[in-house]
Amino acid sequence: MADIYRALADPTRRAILDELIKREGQTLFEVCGRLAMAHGIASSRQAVSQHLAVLEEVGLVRTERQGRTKLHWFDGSPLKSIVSRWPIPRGKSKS
Amino acid sequence: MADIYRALADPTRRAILDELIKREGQTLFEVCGRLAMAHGIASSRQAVSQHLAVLEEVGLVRTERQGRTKLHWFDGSPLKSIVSRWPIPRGKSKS
DNA sequence: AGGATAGGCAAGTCGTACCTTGCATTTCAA
DNA sequence: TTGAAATGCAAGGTACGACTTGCCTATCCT
Repeated sequence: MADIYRALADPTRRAILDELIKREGQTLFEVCGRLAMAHGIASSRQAVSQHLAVLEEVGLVRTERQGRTKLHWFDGSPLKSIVSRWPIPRGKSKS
Repeated sequence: MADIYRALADPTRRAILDELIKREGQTLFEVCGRLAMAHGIASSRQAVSQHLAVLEEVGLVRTERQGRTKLHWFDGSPLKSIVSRWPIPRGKSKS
């Protein structure tokens, strides 16, 4: 894979990005819990771990190890390639 | 499906959007030819037709029938939902 | 009318993304 | 040092997306 568009194609991964924005530096377990709370997504720990790995691979998530935990941050820089590729009209999105 | 993120996940569909920007109101056969010329993509007519259907379903492509041909236009409006969902830093994209 | 052109529809195949299962690794705490 | 907590790794299963194949419909031209 290794493609920002494919990374964004999964709804669970998009929800993960949403949660990482609400609170920075979350651990894997924190993300799991918040997914269940705010989105009703009951993904297993391994599933979320793999999603985070995909997001990290394309640069949408940056990580830092602290002891036995791993903290995750959202990084929107890769999204710039989407914005610059196609013309986007101004104004509010209708949805 | 019916999801702009899934629609953008396919490289061929992204190339189709690129070509529709270069020249507006293209027919199915024009898109096929330009994909082969500019991107080296040798997709069959049916494959391109299905891709266009997906893009139209999510609003990234608008169409208009003219006799026995069907013309296609790019519409970037749905992309606004991506921009407004996550914070995107300013500046040029690194890639 | 008849052929040719442009496109649509539907069933089937195949690859792969997503998830699970099980176990291994690293770190902290008593 | 022993157990528990947080995460990593790898193989297997399953479902869905992308493509093909075959045939059908609609429109234009002579």
